[in-house]
Amino acid sequence: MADNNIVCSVEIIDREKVDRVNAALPQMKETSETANLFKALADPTRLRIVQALLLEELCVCDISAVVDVSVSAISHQLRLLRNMKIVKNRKEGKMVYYSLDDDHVRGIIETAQIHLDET
Amino acid sequence: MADNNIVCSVEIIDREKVDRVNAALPQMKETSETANLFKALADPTRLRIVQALLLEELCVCDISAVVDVSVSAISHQLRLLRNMKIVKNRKEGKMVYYSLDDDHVRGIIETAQIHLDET
DNA sequence: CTTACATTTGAATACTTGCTCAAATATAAT
DNA sequence: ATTATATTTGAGCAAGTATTCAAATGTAAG
Repeated sequence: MADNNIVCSVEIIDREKVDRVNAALPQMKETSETANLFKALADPTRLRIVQALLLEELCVCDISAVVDVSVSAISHQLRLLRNMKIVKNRKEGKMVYYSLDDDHVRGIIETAQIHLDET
Repeated sequence: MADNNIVCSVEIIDREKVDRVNAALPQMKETSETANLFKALADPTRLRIVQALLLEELCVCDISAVVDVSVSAISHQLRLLRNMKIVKNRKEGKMVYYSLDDDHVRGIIETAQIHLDET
């Protein structure tokens, strides 16, 4: 991004506007975190898992059946969702039950759905 | 997903629950589309572009300055956002001004922000 | 017509990511 | 203890992606 960008920085069209927008934008760190949250929901397998857990608590094997993806792949994705604090788990004997850890996720998904319906 | 999954399909823990969830889940096609929308917002550069356009209409060069990424890279990402109907553009002489094409995006991003603040 | 500038585009590259496979844990049942 | 079942984990591979670079458009100005 270096050179090409410096050229453009010199050639800003409307400096006032750029400064104004820059001042109003959130911190870059905040933007990255938001992007990461979207990234967690940006994969069909993961989104499907979350949509299922939106309805009911499920064990890994049943999630695999619902989403129709191998248990191993599901487990990998569940770890990612766990790290993102989107899902939590509960052990019961040999089995591990997963459920949503956060209820805002529902709102985010529903808003996205509305967007698509109206477009 | 084939073999490993078939094994697990045979070994469903709670068939009733799996059927119930399956019936309530949206169509797979719908899930994919929603995932794609999230994917568009899942990259820091693209999210930053959208956050900037949430505030004001901007030309490509000024977007490049605000986001601090080369004009070329910005242009590539703008095309993607255009294809997703998230942004639209308007020509004025040599310059091209971009703005948001959809207002639901604001809601989606704000909801995500709230999620992160409260976690 | 030539030059300058804003933007777009295609190819190449480096990086990321989702899945599979095999092996490791962990817990319950025989 | 041994076996069976549920889940996790790490390595490796194939596919996807964000950026760069060079070149192509398109438009305005000299």
